[in-house]
Amino acid sequence: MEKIKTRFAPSPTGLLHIGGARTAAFNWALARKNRGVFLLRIEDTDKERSSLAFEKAILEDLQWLGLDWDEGPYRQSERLEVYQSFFEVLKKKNLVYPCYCTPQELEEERTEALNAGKPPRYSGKCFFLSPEERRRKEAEGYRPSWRFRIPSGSEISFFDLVRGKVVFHPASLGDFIILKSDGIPTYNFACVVDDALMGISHILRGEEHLSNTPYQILLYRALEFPLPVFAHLPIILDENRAKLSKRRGDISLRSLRERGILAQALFNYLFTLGHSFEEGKEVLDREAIVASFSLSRVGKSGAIFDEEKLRWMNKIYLRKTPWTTLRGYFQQLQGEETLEKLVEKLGSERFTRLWSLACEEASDLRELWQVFRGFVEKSGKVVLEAERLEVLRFLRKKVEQVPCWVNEEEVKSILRAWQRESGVKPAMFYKTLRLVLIGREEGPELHRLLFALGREEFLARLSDVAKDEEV
RNA sequence: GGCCCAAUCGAAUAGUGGUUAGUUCGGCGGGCUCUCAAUCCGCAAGCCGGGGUUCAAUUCCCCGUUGGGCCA
Repeated sequence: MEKIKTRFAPSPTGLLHIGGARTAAFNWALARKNRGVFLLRIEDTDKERSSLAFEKAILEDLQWLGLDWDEGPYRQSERLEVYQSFFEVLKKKNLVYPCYCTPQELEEERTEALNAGKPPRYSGKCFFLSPEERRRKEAEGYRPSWRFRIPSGSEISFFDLVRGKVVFHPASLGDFIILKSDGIPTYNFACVVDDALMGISHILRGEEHLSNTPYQILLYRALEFPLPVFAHLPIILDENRAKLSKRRGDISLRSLRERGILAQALFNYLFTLGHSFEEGKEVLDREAIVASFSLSRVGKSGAIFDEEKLRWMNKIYLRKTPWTTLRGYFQQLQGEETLEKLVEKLGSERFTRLWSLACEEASDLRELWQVFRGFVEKSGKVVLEAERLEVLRFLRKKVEQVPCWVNEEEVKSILRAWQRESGVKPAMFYKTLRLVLIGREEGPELHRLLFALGREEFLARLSDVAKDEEV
């Protein structure tokens, strides 16, 4: 089989979101699975809306997700002369013509057509301009845009690897602009030239590009480029079934990451949108995902991004990510300093025990941090009513008698013995203890918490609260 | 408006010309627990509608409906 080459070609007009990331991930996976090449291209011909800051952010987000590219990033803005030269080819072949219509005129035509109940397609009127008329327009100072003339003729069809055969009729297509009046190529033109020149074999992209494909195929033919394989991925919608918008910050990778989602979890989750693995398997590591990825397992219908499910998956990954790796994430999230100080203060053994307790409770990095701090820091003033004060007094007396403990099991039996001896109901007894320790009634199992904290810390917290309560 | 695409529990999906239509998230109910979480067990919940084709349609075909995309 020919070498597979895929690409991701974002335009830097906003932050990378779930949809773009999914497209990138699928392209990446297809390349990796087939030992092919994954290429990155920045489609920044729209000077108004593109920015270097977005470009940088997108590259960072891709790296964060672990989507490494083998080639690029190329920038379309740096390849304008390439497009120009292929434009000359089309011009020589007489396949394009100048269009002097102003945006206003086009807009009028458009609304007119719409009002008349007709499709708002370009009429092609500039095609019929005589050489004199063109000269006059030029003399008047009009800079033309250039349109590709749709050839009349047979249907344009292609075999989409996801959708099967897709057919368009030339009559339903309008002459489309390939070069704007400022000499900048349009999306369809630049995209075709680049994909062909860069040797892209498989074009995986969102289904919103399906309708662009016939125009592009026309260009492939006109320029005598070999046709790549197309595969249009089902669209991803938000919870209201609306198209994901770059204006929505909360579905950007940036935001997900800031909210404590792990790259591994998101990466995995992306492959459950529009793609499925063997029955019952959803949580797979990177290697397994690459190995099992297949275009034949890509679905056709749109999918809704379900953050709840992402968070569920994130929790799974949080639990299996070793602490040393998590430490790295925290460095990025809020600077390592605080964390290092805590390790020092607690000692690494105690730190690790408490940390893993927190890991079991949290479903994202942010929560993990909160929960962990809750374990470590002195909680605010706890108010205890009479019955709880009794428990507190009892505990203080008892713990004096226990010199040390060596494991969770031992703590468990000590606790049980105390509870029985105290005569206080289990719920009251244990919840009071937890209140004293971490300032809340629910949380990890007490014997684990107590063991992780250590006897000394237990004593310290008891007396802290006792002092507050003036017991 | 034209063209194109899609349609299975609330969500993601599997699957099939004859199945008790499977799985995961979520929901609900229970077990375990002092509690939350985790975990285990169980329950509810779905083939968009109408016509064909066929002995038989959720599955194939057509139409409609709905959603989406492009024409910007």
